[in-house]
Amino acid sequence: MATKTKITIQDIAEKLNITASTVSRALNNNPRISEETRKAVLKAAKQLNYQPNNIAAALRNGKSHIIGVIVPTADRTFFASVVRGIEEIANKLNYKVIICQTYDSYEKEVQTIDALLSARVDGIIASIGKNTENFSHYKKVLASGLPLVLFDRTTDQLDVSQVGINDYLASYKIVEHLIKEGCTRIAHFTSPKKISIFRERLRGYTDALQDNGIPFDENLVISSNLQLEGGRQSMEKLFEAGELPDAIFSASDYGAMGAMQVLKERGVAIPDRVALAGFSNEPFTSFTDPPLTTVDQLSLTMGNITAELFFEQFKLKDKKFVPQRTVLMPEIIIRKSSLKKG
Amino acid sequence: MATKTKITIQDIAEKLNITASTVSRALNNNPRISEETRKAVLKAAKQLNYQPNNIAAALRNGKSHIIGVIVPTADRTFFASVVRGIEEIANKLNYKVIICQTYDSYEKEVQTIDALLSARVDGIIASIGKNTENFSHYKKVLASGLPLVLFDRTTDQLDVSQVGINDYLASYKIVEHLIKEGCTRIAHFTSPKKISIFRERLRGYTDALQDNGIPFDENLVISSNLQLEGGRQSMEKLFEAGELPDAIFSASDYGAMGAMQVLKERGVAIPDRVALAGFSNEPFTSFTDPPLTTVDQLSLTMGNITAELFFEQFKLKDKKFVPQRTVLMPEIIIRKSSLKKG
DNA sequence: TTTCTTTGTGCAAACGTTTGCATAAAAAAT
DNA sequence: ATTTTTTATGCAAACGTTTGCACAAAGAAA
Repeated sequence: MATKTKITIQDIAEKLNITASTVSRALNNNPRISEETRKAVLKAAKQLNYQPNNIAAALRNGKSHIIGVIVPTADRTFFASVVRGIEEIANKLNYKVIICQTYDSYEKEVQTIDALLSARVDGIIASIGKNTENFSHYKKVLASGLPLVLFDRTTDQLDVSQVGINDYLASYKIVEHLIKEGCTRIAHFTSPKKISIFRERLRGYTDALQDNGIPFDENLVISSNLQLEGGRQSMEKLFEAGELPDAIFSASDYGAMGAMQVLKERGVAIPDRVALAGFSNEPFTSFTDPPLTTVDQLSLTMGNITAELFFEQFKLKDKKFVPQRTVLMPEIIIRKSSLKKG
Repeated sequence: MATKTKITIQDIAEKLNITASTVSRALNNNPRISEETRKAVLKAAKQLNYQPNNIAAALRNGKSHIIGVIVPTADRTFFASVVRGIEEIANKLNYKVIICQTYDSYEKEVQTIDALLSARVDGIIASIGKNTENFSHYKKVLASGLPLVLFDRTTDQLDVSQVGINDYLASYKIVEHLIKEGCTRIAHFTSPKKISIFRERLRGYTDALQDNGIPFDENLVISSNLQLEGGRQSMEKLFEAGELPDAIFSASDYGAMGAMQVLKERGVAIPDRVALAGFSNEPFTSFTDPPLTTVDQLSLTMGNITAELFFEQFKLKDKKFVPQRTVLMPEIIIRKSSLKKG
């Protein structure tokens, strides 16, 4: 029962008194093989418990049938969900996915790309780390001719296909909604990082204010890491600064959650005294009290589209493709945390 | 600048008028190579923009330096976190990780294992799918001599190392806590699946009742898929059944959340009328209102330990190792949802 | 000086596939 | 019956490493 030694197509060939070439062709459904032989090969393969060696095939073909996916962290719902979306498509096309986490470390990102190139993945799908400002490692990927597609955390500095959501518009709509609810002093939690998504959200915020005749107050824009703790600190800063705003729009749900905690601890009514909105539709947002208004980023869809874009480009092999930018329109999810008017 | 054609160690060798063997040895820090040559090789490699081909090395060595990780789903915090724990250790040892999701489908699990075997991973770490009751695909892994370690969703039917938490004791402690809070009619949400974790949690529940002189009432044990919807349905069933219990202990946080929603919708006070406890310490549990009592599964630690166990076994190569079962003692996290006595 | 070690490198085979080219046998066309 | 086409298979090289064995050169020991 226990496989003595690894079975190869040679073993199958010997057993049937044919050659490895024939076995290979039979297994790969090459039409030049007679039905009879094919059947025999399949049968022998099963009997001998043959397990194909993709490594050997990959070496010969120059294709590993593996694609590398780089994310800052896989234990954040958004990324996990995008990854799932990517995997769905990839698996359908018989590709496997190596998932690598950078933990937002630039060095790890560089190393990861190197490792993936050495692993001879057939292409890379990535979301750029927060701290990445130099893109030469990504250029290396392009130089080696591998397809590269970015999602969510994208950049203008690379001429590649990318998929993102319209952060600007989502942000604009959230702020507009807050204004319609009667808010006039709206604070914004943002990140100091040079990622376009945060810049875009900030832009949507300022534009919405401006278009509605509300003066921009830079004291209401607070930078932090946008994690729970960052949100708490930002909120504390607002308390220290004196008069509270009547709404807070955080560029991340965790930031909003931090604010919610501090507000509750200090007995400030949400949304009556301060309305609250986040960004990302993390699963917990529907479970908070009050439930948190936020933006759904269509993560699964984003994964699907990213993968589709990737494989499209993949088919074209050579440089004949033009990088494509897909922008999804995210969905505003309005919940109690921002509904001042009942 | 653009890499004309793939650079190999042959190219480096030619450039330096030495052979590929020497280059290979130099790159692998083989002590039989002179410092001089090594330096020259390293320099030339950098100059030529050499990228090692792990596939070729893997073929030759019979080691891919990749391990397969199988989880039901990667977008559940618990699994994502375990995976991260695994990756931390693996990366440190220069291994990459292929993450595969089975979506709790038995067929997908079988296919995945086959794919990983073909990909010639150096070993597999897995958490068994909910619907898996036949383990021959895992036996295939063992037969092929690859190290296999299971975590969380384990089974007695395989003689392999496994890491889990003491579900029994955690469950026992939660129920004990509820009893101390004065609860006497405690319902339990469980799963019909044959996974040991749910059986263990049920056992902890019944034992705790018994040890405290509370009669077991089978009508208070409700089976569902333990997702949010399952929790809601189970709760509805309790309502239909007549008198409400004074506490509910769900074997999953989502199930507890479903119950919480229905209870709130029906205006039942938590915890005053019905106390509530879940299992897993999903991130949202600290954000609910009231915050949910639950069990922390030490997911990151579990990932670390699982990986360590794996590599330990890995080092031993042959069959000389004895499967090891590690049981972590999870932490009970008591929050407001179960505190009847203020 | 001769013999024995040590050091650094080369040779060639191997890992398990895939595939272009060649070819024998069978079938079809003449 | 001969030529042409089709069909099914074999041969051998290639993918890019690694490594056991051999061996020349240099140094140490005799």
